[in-house]
Amino acid sequence: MLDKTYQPQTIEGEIYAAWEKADAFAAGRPERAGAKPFAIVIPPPNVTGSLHMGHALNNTLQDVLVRFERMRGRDVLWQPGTDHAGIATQMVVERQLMERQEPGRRAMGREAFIRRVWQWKEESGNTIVGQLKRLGCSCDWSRLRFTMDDGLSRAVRKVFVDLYRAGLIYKDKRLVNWDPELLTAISDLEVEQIETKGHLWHLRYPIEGTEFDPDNKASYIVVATTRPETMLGDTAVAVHPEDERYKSLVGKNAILPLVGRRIPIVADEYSDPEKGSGAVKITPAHDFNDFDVGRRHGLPMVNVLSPDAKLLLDPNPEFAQGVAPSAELRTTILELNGVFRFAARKLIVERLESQGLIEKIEPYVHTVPHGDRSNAVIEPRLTDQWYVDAATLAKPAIEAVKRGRTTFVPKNWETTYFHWMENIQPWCISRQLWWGHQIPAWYGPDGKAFVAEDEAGAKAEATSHYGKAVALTRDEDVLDTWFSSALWPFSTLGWPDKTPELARYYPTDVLITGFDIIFFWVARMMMMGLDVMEEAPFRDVYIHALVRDEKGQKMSKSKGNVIDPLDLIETYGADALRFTLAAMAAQGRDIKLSASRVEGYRNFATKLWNAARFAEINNCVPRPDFDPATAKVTLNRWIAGESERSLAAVTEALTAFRFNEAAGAIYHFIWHVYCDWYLELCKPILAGGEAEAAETRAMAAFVLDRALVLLHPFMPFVTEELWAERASEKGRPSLLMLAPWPEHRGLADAQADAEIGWLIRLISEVRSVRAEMNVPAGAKVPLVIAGASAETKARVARHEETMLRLARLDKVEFGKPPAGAVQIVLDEATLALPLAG
RNA sequence: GGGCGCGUAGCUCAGCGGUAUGAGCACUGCGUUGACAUCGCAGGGGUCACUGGUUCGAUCCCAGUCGCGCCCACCA
Repeated sequence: MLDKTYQPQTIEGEIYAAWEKADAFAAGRPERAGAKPFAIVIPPPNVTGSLHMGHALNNTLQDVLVRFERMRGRDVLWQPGTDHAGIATQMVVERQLMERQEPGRRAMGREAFIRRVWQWKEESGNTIVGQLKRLGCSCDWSRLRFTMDDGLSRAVRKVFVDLYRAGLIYKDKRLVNWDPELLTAISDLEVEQIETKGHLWHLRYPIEGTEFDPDNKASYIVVATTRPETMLGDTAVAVHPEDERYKSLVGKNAILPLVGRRIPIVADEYSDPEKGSGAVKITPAHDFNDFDVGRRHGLPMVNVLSPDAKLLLDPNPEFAQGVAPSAELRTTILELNGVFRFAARKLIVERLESQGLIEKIEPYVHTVPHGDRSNAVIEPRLTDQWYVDAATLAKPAIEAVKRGRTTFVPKNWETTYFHWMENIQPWCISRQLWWGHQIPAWYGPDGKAFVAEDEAGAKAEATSHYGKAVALTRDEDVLDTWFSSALWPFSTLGWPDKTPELARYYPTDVLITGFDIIFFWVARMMMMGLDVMEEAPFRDVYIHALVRDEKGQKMSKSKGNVIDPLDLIETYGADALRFTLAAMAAQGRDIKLSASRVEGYRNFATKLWNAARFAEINNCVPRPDFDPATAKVTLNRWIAGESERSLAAVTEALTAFRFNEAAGAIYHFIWHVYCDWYLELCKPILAGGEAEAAETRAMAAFVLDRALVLLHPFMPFVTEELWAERASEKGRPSLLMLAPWPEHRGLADAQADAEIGWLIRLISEVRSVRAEMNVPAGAKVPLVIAGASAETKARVARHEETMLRLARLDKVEFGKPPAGAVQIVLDEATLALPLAG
């Protein structure tokens, strides 16, 4: 006998254990001949992370799909794994060292530090796996992978070497986004532009050959800048070629204040006459635009910042370019040297001001680049880094989507994808970190790089290059964490080996992920998949929204508005949380989550539980020999048809990734069709003649089973529990998750629909009138039906008992409506309730 | 500067070219004769942001306005 209420906490763990014990999630289960494969790779969560609402949504949707397809007979592989998350993980461990007042990373040395990170990974790396299990995720855990596994690392090295040999990976000296806090280059995607209040300093640069006089405008040219400290690295001033104000100055030189260097005034269309003073200082080593201008004009690049953003000045500045450094200049240099950039800014401004070299200072709002991890202000810096030729790899990736080989759902994300892919910049993949895949490049004594999958390979190449064995040093940098995740769809399947899994499950069917990593991850998987496997890694890409709090704010620890999915699971059960997330996953909209909604769906689980309890009490057990198509009782024919409609609705919606519609359809069917009406209407039949009662018991059980199956992808625990409970007597397979999805049998019956529809409307109408007229519930009233057809009379005869009970009537009669009665028109008949006004 | 999305019940959201049978929560009334008080039944509550247009008909399609959010972009 089932308990009166459903207690998820007491059974979810056991059920999950039973699934694992039965090996129910393994690819190839259940064994069915000729099953079509269906594969999903999980977006690998950070090893050090713990389950947040975004994971809960993402993985619920995947599990719904995976369970659905498994029940539909597909051979499902849901490939799980975790990501090493280079910067994030390194920061976590570094912070931990600091908190424990242990020696820092550099004091520790590279090897010891990496050992430490691995240790941390072993200790807490599988927290998130346990949490995914708590959610009910049916991944094939026997295939769990980690981006720094031996196998995946081998894939990384091989792809790196192959792309290098194909000229698609190269080393280049360019400006990069430099994070002066983490002391590493980062990619464009890891930079956030943040609107900041600052100032615009208008600086006067004296013209060579004139005596600088603040009152003589001809003696200087004004340039505007938001970063005055970079002026030390200026190597030109640019004006627009058409700008009449400055035409006469082009070709002349300015003298760089404080430094004394002679810098040319050049004409370049980059300069915008509308902006600032119309003349712009050019600092090629510290600004992306200036870098281009510098290249066009062959300007020298003067780096004035050390990696940690301190000014770095040569006390014997060659860059003064022939101007002998005066004593004053030397003092200035010594004073500024090694000063942190923002302090230096202040010093430089003061110094310029004292010399009358500042025309004005305006308040100015502009966007300033910040590192997304460190939150430090990024400095463009000229360094040697490794790059992927993304523009070349992007071409087939664009084609694949244009030709419909891969489809985004919702479709409008394709616009975003195309826009980014068509304007893609070289991808900087080297990071000056320790935690990650070390770049497989070794350098000879003269700095020549030898790229190979291992040191022996590099040595062989070096030996043949130099004609003798030489000492090699390995590149110290590691790869961007997204490099290894870009290979995820095939590296997890065993590539570069030709494994059976790779042949069977690649390309995968669908990727489910959030829009925030379309560029970071989806685009890169497309590029790598097409290049390495020559086939796009997935057929569909389903993009879901972000989960926000109930006020629509992004959840963040600092705001304190984080809803922990594990808390909700603890309180309401995993099923309720899953159902909520699926029901709210409408396409193209953020999800504002509130606990009350979860509570509502917990109640839904209870409702279902009690329907099963009703079935149990009334002995409604599934009969293997029962064929619903042979049902004779109108009510039974009706509910069979209704169950077909919900089957079609759920199947169709899930096939089209409309999770909310699917959830809504099964919810409506179970609660508002099966429970509200069928179970109520079948009570008198169960108490009546044996033949009809037996058929009804069988039908009630048949439809309940169907409901459990349809609901299972959303609420796997409660459905499994009820299935097992009901199965115990009959020896059918007890694992609902391996049961087949129902087939459409064409059970709809128009006559039954009409009759039961009529009955439901009649009862509803009478109830409605009673409520409006404030008739006490205990009071029974008569119903008089006028103009009833023979059919109506027959229907009343068949359902009179039900009508009396559910509409609280004391009798039903035919005849003229009494004067003053409330009348309702239902089909051809008029219902009249003689109620005292 | 480009691009995307959103404004529907008190709140959080579905939905849709044909009178909004909308969902959860909240609210009101009635109800514990055994499936279910973690409940049932019924009810109140919506000029579907605004203005034009297309249409027999618009909340839905189109244009514009207002409000809100997000993404991309090197602007001094």
